[in-house]
Amino acid sequence: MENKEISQAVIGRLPRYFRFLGELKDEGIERISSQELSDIMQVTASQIRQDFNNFGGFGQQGYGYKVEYLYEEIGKILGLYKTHNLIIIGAGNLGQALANYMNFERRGFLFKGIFDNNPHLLGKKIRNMEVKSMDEMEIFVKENDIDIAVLTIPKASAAEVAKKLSDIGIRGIWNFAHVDLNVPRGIQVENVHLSDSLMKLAYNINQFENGG
Amino acid sequence: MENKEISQAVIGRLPRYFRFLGELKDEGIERISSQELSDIMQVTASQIRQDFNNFGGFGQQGYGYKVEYLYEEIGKILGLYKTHNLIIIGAGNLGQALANYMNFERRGFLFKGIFDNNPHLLGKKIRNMEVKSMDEMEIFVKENDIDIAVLTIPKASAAEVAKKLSDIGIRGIWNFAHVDLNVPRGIQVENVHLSDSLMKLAYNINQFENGG
DNA sequence: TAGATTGTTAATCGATTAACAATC
DNA sequence: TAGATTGTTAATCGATTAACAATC
Repeated sequence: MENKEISQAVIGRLPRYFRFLGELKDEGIERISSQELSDIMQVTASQIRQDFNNFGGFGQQGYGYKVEYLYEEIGKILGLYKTHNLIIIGAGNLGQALANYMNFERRGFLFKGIFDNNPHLLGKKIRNMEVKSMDEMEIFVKENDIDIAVLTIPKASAAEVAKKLSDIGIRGIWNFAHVDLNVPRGIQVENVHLSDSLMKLAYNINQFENGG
Repeated sequence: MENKEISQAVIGRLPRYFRFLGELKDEGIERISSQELSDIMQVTASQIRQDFNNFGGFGQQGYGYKVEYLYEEIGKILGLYKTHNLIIIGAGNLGQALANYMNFERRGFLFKGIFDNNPHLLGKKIRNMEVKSMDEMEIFVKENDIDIAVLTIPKASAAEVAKKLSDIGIRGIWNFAHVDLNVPRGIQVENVHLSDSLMKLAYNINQFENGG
């Protein structure tokens, strides 16, 4: 069942399920039907059942789903019970913010280091971690078993850094640089293109105002 | 032609077209065919032509598209030649980073103010702008013709703040808080759920490693 | 004019929703 | 057992791709 390819549309919905189920769990709710979840989440009950069934049966006919069980299963599917060691590349505003922000830690994403080439930043402490030179990256990645790199560098250098990261065996890149990265198959890239997101918002505002 | 509803799938691709066309323009390339663009962007030529034709004909048969013209038309569609006044709500790590980051300015998104309720932050200068109390928000929004609010506050207070923003006439919310906001129809919400994005990355890494 | 390439219609594919039999 | 609700198949819808006539 792990082996049929799950569409990215489904994967994209899993974190949201996970979030709502976590909240239900915290409220002490033990069971929920697809219809009740549908009402809360504003998606069809049918879609909920289809989505869950991509991974095998999590529910019980005539009863519904056990919230805590479902929550944990989705967490497992998302790989949240494994730890991922990550480094941040680019210690500018965004890189620093993400380093400090990190309540990703409790989801198993461990902040291990931050790198930059700007000499003014070298040695600066960010969340008890000194900014290191990018020359040290290769050895650091290998010695610390880093599997995720967060790219918060300007687009000009992103391709080159991504290439280097691929070569030294990183598994995933969380890319905030505003370029499409070309990496070998097997290295996962997740893009966060903030300005694209803001443009979409602008479009929808204008569209609504001009009689959309 | 402005009036048929364009799907969000299409809208979501516009910023990427805009980016590639901007690069082509900077390289001095004057014309391009859908096939050439297809090769560069890794989407089908058919999709490119369909997408553009949602907005009327930008090309010329037998010739292709004029890069600069197309670039500007897409910019217009996205509303990038109007200015949008924005405020940031929440002067934590992320809020400060976005305030400083702002090379959104050149796309017409003007940073006008930053708000927080944390007394330690009040009055602190961020990019030459003093952090203001959220009590001042209502008057500020009205006096400064603010149409976009960037929410970088904890999820606990996000719903309440979103409600207040709706009431005082904001047009769009760029939401970094990890909740689904319920706002009246007519107020646009664009979500950036960073932890969801990171979870997707984790899924794809694990999936690949476990023989996906 | 001939060649190229768009704009647009038709075909296909995939994702969502509806329906219902299986079963707790 | 009867009622409820899943798991799953079938129907629908929408988005993508292919094909080609229009036309520069």
